[in-house]
Amino acid sequence: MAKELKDLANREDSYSQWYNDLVVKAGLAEYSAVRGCMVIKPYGYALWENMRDALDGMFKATGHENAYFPLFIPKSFFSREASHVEGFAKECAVVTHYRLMNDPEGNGVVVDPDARLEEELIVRPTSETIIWNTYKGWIQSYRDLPILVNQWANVVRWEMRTRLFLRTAEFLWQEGHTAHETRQEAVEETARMIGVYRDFAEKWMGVPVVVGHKTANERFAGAEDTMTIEALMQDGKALQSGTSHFLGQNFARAFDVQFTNRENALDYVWATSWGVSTRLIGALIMAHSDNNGLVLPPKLAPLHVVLIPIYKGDEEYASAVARLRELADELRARGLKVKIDDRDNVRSGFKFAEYELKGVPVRLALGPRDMAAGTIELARRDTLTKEVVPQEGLAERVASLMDEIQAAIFERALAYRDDHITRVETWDEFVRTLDEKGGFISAHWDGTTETELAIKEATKATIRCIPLDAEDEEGRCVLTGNPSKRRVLFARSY
RNA sequence: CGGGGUGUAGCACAGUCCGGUUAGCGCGCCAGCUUCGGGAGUUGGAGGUCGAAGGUUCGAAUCCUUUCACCCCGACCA
Repeated sequence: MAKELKDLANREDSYSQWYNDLVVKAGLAEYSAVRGCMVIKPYGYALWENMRDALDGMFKATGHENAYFPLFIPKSFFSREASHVEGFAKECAVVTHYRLMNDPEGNGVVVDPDARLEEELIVRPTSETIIWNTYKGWIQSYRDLPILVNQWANVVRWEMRTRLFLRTAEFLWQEGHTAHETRQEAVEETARMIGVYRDFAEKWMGVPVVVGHKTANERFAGAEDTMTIEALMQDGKALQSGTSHFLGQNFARAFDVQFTNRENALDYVWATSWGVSTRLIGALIMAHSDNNGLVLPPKLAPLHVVLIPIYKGDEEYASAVARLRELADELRARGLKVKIDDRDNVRSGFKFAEYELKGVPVRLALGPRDMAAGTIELARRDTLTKEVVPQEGLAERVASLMDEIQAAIFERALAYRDDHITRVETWDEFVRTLDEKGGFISAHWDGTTETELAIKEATKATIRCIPLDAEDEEGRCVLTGNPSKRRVLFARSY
């Protein structure tokens, strides 16, 4: 399998094919019978559960609670906020009927034409509308605020073209929806949650991100401001990995959510929404994987350590497995997730390759030589290095190695990312860098949507964000030469 | 929705142009033996309405008509 991946990696135009093969062969996910929809297999789902648990803990720690809202949204709700409809209208699945019947012609089952819904239901592409319709009933006074609610859910966006994890017709995500008394408080919440996402991406996933604001053109439909974390994939394309929106009073006005403030006056509620999805798994894969397969960060890996017996004959097999069981218990006692692969119908070399493909951080192999010497072979997935170490003190060594690997893969991704932020001054440089090197391009932009679209038209590069840490710097727009006050980050993206 | 392509065993494919024994290869699967410190070797075996429907023909995976599905490239997008 790794051999197949290598062959693919050697072909210049096939990164996406390589990615797709990796996702499938590593057992994370595959396409389903339903066009554009993905089956997340147990290994992929275990990864998602780990991500979900970590994020959920971070949400709770920032005062949020979970709730659940309906999958279906009445069409009329949708049309309440003008730019919101416009943004999502083209990709909505719509429920028009509620009943099937036996085909009078005898051709199986057909939609019962008499069962047409009076009002069509939209399968949620995001839940702002149904949630704000609900919040209207929850909020009367400033004493009812803030509302800090998150929901874990699936949403449907009927995309034309799909890619496993990155863009599927249905995907899993979380969406936080908060309501606040003041603009200031909502703006702070927006920034706080993008900070949570940055911490999660960097500390848990080991994926460095740039935090910034979206341009007006790239903003969420219905938001006043959209903050984003942008990650860089190993093929030089950017991936929007999480967003946090300051919604102003747009949804409160659309759904008439007013409250009595401290001055006994009626005011509209201030809102935010923020979300990350199973797309993060795509980010994880494309940020760290190599030609041998996945490289998973220990803090999220479904399995930390795999133990493999090396043997000739039943006797060696039995003694190696018995010793591995003892070692596995010691590792588990350190909180590590451990598996002994004692299958005797595949050879050890096959197992080595298989766990590399799956990205298991550490592999331990125990053979007759080790049994005699009291040693064991320890292999690191991230560096593909092996060393023979004493069995004595193994658990402690492996436990600390997890931290080392977690740090190492972040550092490696960070070095790659930093090496792929290129400052350019001229249009010529801009185009050449984009084609030859890829990655983020830090350049001046005159601040107009017109220029932004012209650049996209010419190069397919978009403004990923206006970075939070962008310094004030007088310059000239890379396309128009008009004055600019700071640099923005451009990239081709997923 | 535009442009291209593909449907043959669980997977990946050859055969189709130019119709002709019982439809083939590799991987995988099942059984046996030998192996086992980096993706094993060998022997035997199972598995197909050749996407579907109709037509031409003595004879169709192959030719004709219709139809369905999927993939890739664009537009759209977390």
